[in-house]
Amino acid sequence: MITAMDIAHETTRTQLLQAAFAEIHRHGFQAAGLSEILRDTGLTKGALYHHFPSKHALGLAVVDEVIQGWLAKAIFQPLEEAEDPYQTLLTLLDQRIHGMDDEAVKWGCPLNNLIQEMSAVDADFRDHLSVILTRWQGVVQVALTRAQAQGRVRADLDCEAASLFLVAAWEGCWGMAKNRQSPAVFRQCLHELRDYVRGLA
Amino acid sequence: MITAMDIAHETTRTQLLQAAFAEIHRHGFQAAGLSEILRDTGLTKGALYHHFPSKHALGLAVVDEVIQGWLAKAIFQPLEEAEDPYQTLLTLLDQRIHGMDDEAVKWGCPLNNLIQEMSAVDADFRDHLSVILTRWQGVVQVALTRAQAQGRVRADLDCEAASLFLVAAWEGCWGMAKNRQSPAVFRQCLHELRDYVRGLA
DNA sequence: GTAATCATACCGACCGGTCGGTATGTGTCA
DNA sequence: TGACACATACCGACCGGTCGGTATGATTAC
Repeated sequence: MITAMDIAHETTRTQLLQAAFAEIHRHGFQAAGLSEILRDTGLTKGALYHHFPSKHALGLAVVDEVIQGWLAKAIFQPLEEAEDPYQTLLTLLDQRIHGMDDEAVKWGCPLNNLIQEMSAVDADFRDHLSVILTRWQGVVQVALTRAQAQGRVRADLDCEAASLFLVAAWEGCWGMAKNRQSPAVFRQCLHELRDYVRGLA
Repeated sequence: MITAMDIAHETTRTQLLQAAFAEIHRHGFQAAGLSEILRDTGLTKGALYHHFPSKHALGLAVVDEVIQGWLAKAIFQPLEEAEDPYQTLLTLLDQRIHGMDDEAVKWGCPLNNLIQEMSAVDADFRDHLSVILTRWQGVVQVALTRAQAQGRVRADLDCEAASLFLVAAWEGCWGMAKNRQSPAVFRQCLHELRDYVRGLA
């Protein structure tokens, strides 16, 4: 049974997660300040440390729930459920090419940011991020393999290597655009990546 | 005239730059501790703040001198001086594919690390890093254009877009390998990138 | 009542930066 | 040549402020 308390619990927890995500997105995990998160939510230390035992745990929860949740809905599910995975892959790229504003480019890809910052420093973060990355690559790999079976991709393609490179290059485009602070650069970069995918046919 | 004092001055400054580079490479700029740098060098706060007005200035000096200096010697010059730029490009990729140890993969690409961490946070860092990135892309672009003139690359290639993507994907490979902490992943990833370059012919 | 939920007050550690001081060199001039 | 003035290079104690974390109190729901 879901009580009113559970709802309040969830909303408070969700508030904290969302605010923490935004703060981490802008400043990175290590430089993220709890005070900023509390200011944004209007909550206090007591609330935060009631729901999360530490800043570290809060960060991992952001990775597991907010970031992975978003990717699952925006990328993983569409690819897995697609009847034409190859076309869906191109469509997803197109969506990114066209629907990218200054704000998004400015702060970069939340996943990529954390990967660069935390992978070498904290084993827990690395593992949780690795789960997402592996999942992502796996989804793309399955999509390519299915496309291969449908004859839309050359038969001799190494789908594992290609999916690995695709995800890596994708994040690389984010980084390039982030430094230049330019959606145009991001579009140009992703456009080349789409040509690479086109070349797989 | 170079006096003994000048020599002492330069070596101390170089020591600080090298130690700062190592510390920043491992922990990022914001998380880098001056105390750690001082411990490594055996110097003190007084020495550091004699040579650099702030931690911020020290970081920018690391970018301008250490990082850019290394790239200039390892990548920019070979590409610019190459008689066969296309082959040189492939050779540089091969060198990276084979000469990459656990330690290097663990801490990631120093340039990429700083780009992700600092581009959105600090305008000075972004500008200094952007100079390097632009230079890098420019060198690759010139190399591709020359290769085009030599007939080693298809005539209809957009060298600007390709060079942009190449640098972006390159850094993306670093990020992927850093998360997996695996030189094998890096090699596999760069191998795909080399195939992309091969496809430009 | 009692357990969950959140607020308030506060602690200790750490960090970038400052500052007075010292030691060692360099240039000048008698 | 040697004494004086000054600049450079470096030391290390210290400060203000921030930050993650804790202990405890108040409120609410069941």
